[in-house]
Amino acid sequence: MARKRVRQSLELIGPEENESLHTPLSRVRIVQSAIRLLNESGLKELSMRKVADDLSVQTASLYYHVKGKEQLLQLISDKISSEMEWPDPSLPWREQLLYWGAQFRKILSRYRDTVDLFNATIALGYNRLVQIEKLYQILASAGFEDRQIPWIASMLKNYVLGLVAEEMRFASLADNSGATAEQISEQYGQFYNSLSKEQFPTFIRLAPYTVNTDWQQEFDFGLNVLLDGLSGKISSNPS
Amino acid sequence: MARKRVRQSLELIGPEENESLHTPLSRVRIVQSAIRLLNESGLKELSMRKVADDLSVQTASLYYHVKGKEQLLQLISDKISSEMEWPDPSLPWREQLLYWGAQFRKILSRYRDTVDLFNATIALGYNRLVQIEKLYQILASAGFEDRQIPWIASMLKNYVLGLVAEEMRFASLADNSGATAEQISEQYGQFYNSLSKEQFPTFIRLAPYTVNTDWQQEFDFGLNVLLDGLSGKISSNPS
DNA sequence: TAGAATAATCTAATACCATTAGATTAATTA
DNA sequence: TAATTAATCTAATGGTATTAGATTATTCTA
Repeated sequence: MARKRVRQSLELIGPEENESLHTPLSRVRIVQSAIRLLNESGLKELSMRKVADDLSVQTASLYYHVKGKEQLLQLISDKISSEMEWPDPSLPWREQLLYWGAQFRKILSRYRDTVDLFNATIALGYNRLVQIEKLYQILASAGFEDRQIPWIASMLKNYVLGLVAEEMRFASLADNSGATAEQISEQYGQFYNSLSKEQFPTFIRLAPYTVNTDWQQEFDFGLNVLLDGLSGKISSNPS
Repeated sequence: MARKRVRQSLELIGPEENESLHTPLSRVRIVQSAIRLLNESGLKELSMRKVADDLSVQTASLYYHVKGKEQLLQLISDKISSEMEWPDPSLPWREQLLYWGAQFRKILSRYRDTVDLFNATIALGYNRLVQIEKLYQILASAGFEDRQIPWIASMLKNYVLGLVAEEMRFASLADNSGATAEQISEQYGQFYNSLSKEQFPTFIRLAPYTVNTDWQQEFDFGLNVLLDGLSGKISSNPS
């Protein structure tokens, strides 16, 4: 584990192991390590201790560079946000939003437990604010009412977060139990079928669809429903 | 703290405090206590230890009645789900869904951190399954395609969860810091205004709307957007 | 270049947390 | 009444975040 390092009350004479060869600790390195650990073992497993171990450093040293775990999580979510790519503003608003949605889903899927991460932290980082700003801009230039823009942005964001959450919940179920996605589906299918057909008729009838869904198709369907609903709310028509 | 109880190596002679007067532990009592503590101090503060203390019992005793913390959370979320009231199935589908949404939001708002709770647990409890079944039934009788029904149900659920999450995040910010909602708004307004007007023009322009929103209005707006979008997806027309 | 100041890291402690094994006490059944 | 089972307890394991204060390294200044 390399964590216990004996207190040096006696000094060893000889060539000092040149510790200063180690890259010095820094906020960036901490975030990098945390993201890597996040992807390896998930958010629940991520601890200050493990980050410190990963960097061959005592836990308390992290606190010199980072305020605490909450801030570290903020920094991670902000780093992830920074990977967003943005649609061409000259495109029609609907296309821009489709592109935005696809991109957002993409960066969320790139790392593990990102949805929990985004939900657990308030968007105070620079890149997350940029994300809001740009989304607002798309909506404003589409001609939505100012008052409604934050509402709509929030809906869109929540839609993507919600879908990806379910997508990843399924994936990580498989991952944690060591089973394949098919085995998980099978397992759920059996559970659903064990339910009373009198009490859950519709649920059981639709079980095949819930147990095995095409996420891309589901994502597109929902986003289009949303955009359809939104198109009725445009007053002016600049773009 | 009443937690330390000295091991009885010497026995006191005298009238025994009749411990059997204590109501015996049970799953229901544990869930009750947990819900009360949840409402008092929030999900992050809820621990097996505190539940045990609340019931004047050792922590380990809980494990005789409950598998672990995860199951306890499941039980809580299921208990909350059981409080749902359902719309009259003879109503038009749109009205049914509006009623459903209002009810779902209502029970989520009745307790603290319910959204995190629902997101952290998989719907395996009886009442949560009933909730899905009933929602599916509404959608089926509205004439949506079978394959799309789980998708739509998921959208609707995520919409309500997302909105309530933000609503409560705001409320509990105030609650935790001991400040009033107005003070929090003020604080955020100031933060937003401190941002660069070149980099966040739209965000700053819309700050008044984000800082102080009418949640009921926002909720109705979004739900109607969703229903508008959905109305285009109905093939047959039974209800 | 020596000494002082500051930066960075470490040791050690605090105060939590969930869970489990196995002992002990209470209640019930044969 | 004795044996069995149910319910609770003690005690320990191994984990968590965070902080105070000591220690080591580095940088700056006289």
